[in-house]
Amino acid sequence: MGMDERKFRILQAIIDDYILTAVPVGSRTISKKYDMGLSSATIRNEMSDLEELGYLDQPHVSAGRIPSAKAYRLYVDQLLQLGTIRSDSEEAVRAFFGGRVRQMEEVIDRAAQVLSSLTHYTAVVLSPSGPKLHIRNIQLVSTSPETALVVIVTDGGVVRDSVVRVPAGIDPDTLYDISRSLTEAVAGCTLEEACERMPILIARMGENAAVLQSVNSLMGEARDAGPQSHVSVGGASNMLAYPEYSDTEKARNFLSLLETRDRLASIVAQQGEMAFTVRIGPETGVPEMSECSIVTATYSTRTGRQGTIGVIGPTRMQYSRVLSILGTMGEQLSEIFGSGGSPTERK
Amino acid sequence: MGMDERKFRILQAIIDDYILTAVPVGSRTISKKYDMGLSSATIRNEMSDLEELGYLDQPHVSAGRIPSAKAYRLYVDQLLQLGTIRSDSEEAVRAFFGGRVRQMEEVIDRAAQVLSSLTHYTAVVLSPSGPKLHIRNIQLVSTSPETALVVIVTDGGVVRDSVVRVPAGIDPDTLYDISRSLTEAVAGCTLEEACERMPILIARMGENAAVLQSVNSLMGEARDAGPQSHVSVGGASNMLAYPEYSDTEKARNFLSLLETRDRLASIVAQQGEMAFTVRIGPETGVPEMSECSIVTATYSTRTGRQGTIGVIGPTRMQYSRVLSILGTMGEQLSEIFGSGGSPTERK
DNA sequence: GTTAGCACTCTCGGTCGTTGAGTGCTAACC
DNA sequence: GGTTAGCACTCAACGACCGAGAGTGCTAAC
Repeated sequence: MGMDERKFRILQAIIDDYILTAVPVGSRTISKKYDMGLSSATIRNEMSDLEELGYLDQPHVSAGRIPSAKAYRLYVDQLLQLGTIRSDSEEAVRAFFGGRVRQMEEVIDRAAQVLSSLTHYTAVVLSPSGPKLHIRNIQLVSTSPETALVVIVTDGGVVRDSVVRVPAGIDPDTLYDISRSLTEAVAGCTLEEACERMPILIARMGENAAVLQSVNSLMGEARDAGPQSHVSVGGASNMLAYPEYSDTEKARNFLSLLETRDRLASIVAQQGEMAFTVRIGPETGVPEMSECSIVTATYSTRTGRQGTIGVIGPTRMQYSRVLSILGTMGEQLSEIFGSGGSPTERK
Repeated sequence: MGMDERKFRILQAIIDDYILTAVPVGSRTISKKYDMGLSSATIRNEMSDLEELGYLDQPHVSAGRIPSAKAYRLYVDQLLQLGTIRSDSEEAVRAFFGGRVRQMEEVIDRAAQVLSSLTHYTAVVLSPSGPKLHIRNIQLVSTSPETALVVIVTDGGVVRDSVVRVPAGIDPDTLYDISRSLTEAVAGCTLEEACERMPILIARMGENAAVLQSVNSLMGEARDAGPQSHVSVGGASNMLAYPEYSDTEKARNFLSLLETRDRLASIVAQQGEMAFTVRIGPETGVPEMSECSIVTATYSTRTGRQGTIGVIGPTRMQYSRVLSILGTMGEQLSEIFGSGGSPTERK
C-alpha cells in the first residue's frame, strides 16, 4: 500500500480543513466540501489507509481524523519544494514600516508586532548576531563633570555604551586625546585581544589610568556577554484565541516560556543555511511546545551578521501564509539593515 | 447603624480569607478559623449589616460573601495610614540585583522580573521621565568610512544615539571639531531651542553642512518623541494562575492590553506626589481591569526625573505584601539611579 | 445582645438517557 | 477490483435530574 496521488489529495484536504476549523474532520465532510467525485465510504477506506501509514490520528473511535506531525511535515515539504510562496503580503509589511525607524531595537520590536498582527500568531524576532567583532573606534563622551559615556564601535555597529566615572573636572579635550590613543592601540583587534592588551596600556598611561581601568572592565563585560542578543516578542496573547490553548495551564506554561528570553532565544535561533526552517510539534524539542510549530526565516545586515525572525503557532498553522509573510519580512529587514547608514545596532 | 470596631474586625477577617482562597467566605468559616468568640449566627447578622453598608457582595443567596471594592479601599487606606509596611523583602530585592547592572534598560527589565517573581503578580516598570532636557554635549563618533554615530547627552543622560551618513572618508579629527563647535553652540539649550538654532549653524558651516543636516533631523525626532519612555513588563503569565482569569477570553484581553505599551504606560503612570498609589477595580478606569487592582510607587534619579513601578493583580491582592515589596524596590532603584555615575539613561 | 434551631435556597457534582457524528464492515454494483 | 450503499456499533457531548452540602435569614429562647 503506497501513497498514491489520490491519497495525497485527500490528506491535503483534511489538513486544509483542520487548519481552518481545528475540529477533527470526517469522511463525509471531505466528500461534500471538497468535491473529489468520491463517496464518503471510499474516502473512509483511504483515511483508514492514511492512518495506518501514520499520517492521521484519531482522538477516539467515533470522531473524525486529525493530521499527525508527519502529515504536516509532508505538507510543508511540498510547500517549500514548490517554492510557491506568493508574496501577497508584501504591501502590508511595507506599509507597516512606513515611517523611517532608526534605532535597531525599535525596528526589532516593530517587526515582532507586525509579524504577529499579520499572522495572528506569536512572533519572535532576534537581533543579529555574528562572528567575532573587531573594534573600530572607542570614544569617551563627557556626560557630567564626573562621568563619561564610553562608546565602543565595532564592525557590527555599536556594541556597548555605558557610563563610567572619570576624575572630577577632566577636560573634554583630554578625554578626546585618551580616546584617540585608545583607538589607535586597539583598532582592528577583537574584543578578546583588546582585553589582553589593556593592562599594558594602563601601565603606560600614568595619571588617567583609572579611566582606562573602567573602560577595561567594560570591555570585559562586553566580551563575556557574548552575542547577547535582543529578543522581541509580539502577539503573545494571540495564542489564547486558539482552542488548543483554552486550557489555562497550557497557556500559562507557554507564556512563561516566552518570558524567559534566554531560553526562548536559544529555541528560536535558527541554525544552518536554509532560508526557512519549519519545526513541527515534537520536532521543536521543547516539551512545552509539543503542540506548536515554529517557523523561522533569517535576515542579514550589511556587515554580514544574521538575525532570525520566527512565528510560533499551533501545529495546524497556516504554513503557506506564514512562510510567505516571513519571507517578505525577512527581505524587508535585510533591506532596512542593509542600506548604508541606517539603524544603530547596539548591545 | 455605624461601622463599629467589631464589624471592622470581621470585615478584615473576611478580606484576609478571601485574599487567600478566592472563595466566597461564610459565617461559619469566620467564627471557626478566626476565633472572635462569637457564634456563626452573630457573625451572620454583622455580615448582613456589612452588606447593607456596601462592604460585602453576595454572588448568590447561598454562597458566602466576598469583599467589595469599597471594602478593599478601606483596607488599604488603613494599611497606608498605619505605615505598617514592613520591609521583610528587602534582602530578597537586594539579592536579585546582586550583579552590577549598567544599562538603564537592563535595570528596568530586571526590576520588572524581580517584582513579578516576588509578588507572583504582573509587574510594570516605567523608565524615568521628567522635565525638559537641556543639552550638555553632542558628539560624532566614526563608525565606518561613511557613517558616524551621533550621541546627544543631556542632563538626563544619553537621550538619543543614532547613525547618520557622513561624506566618505572624512577625518575623525574633523568630526571631533564639528562636535566641538556644535556643542559650544547649543550646550545649555533645550532640544526645542537647539532645533531652532540649527538652521543658522548649518548655513555657517559650509562644506560639512550635510552632516549637520542629519544631526538636525535627529534632534527633531528626539524632540517630537517626547518623554518616550521605556516600558517593561514582567510575569504576565502569573495572572493566568489565578482563578479570576480561568476564563480565557478575559485573560486574552488582559494580555493584549499589556502588549499595547503606550496605553499601558499611560494607565500605570502615577500622577501626584504620593509615595504609593492604589487603584482598586473600577478605580483603575480601565474596563479590562475592572477586576484588577494596580499598585504603584515611584523612584527617582539623581537628575530629579521620576519613574514608576507598579504591580497589577486581582482585586484580592495581597496589598500589604505588595506595598512592602514596591517600597523596597523603589528605594533600591532610586539608589541605583541616584549613585553618581551609574547607568546610562537613554531614550 | 447573643445564640440555637430550622426551613429554605442555590450551587456543585454525579448519574443517566438521548442524540448525533463518525467509523468499520459487508454485500451489492459497475 | 475498485466503488458505493446500508447498517450496526461506538463514543463524546448535551441536557435533565437528583442528592449533598454550604450558607443564609428568621424566629424564638437564653
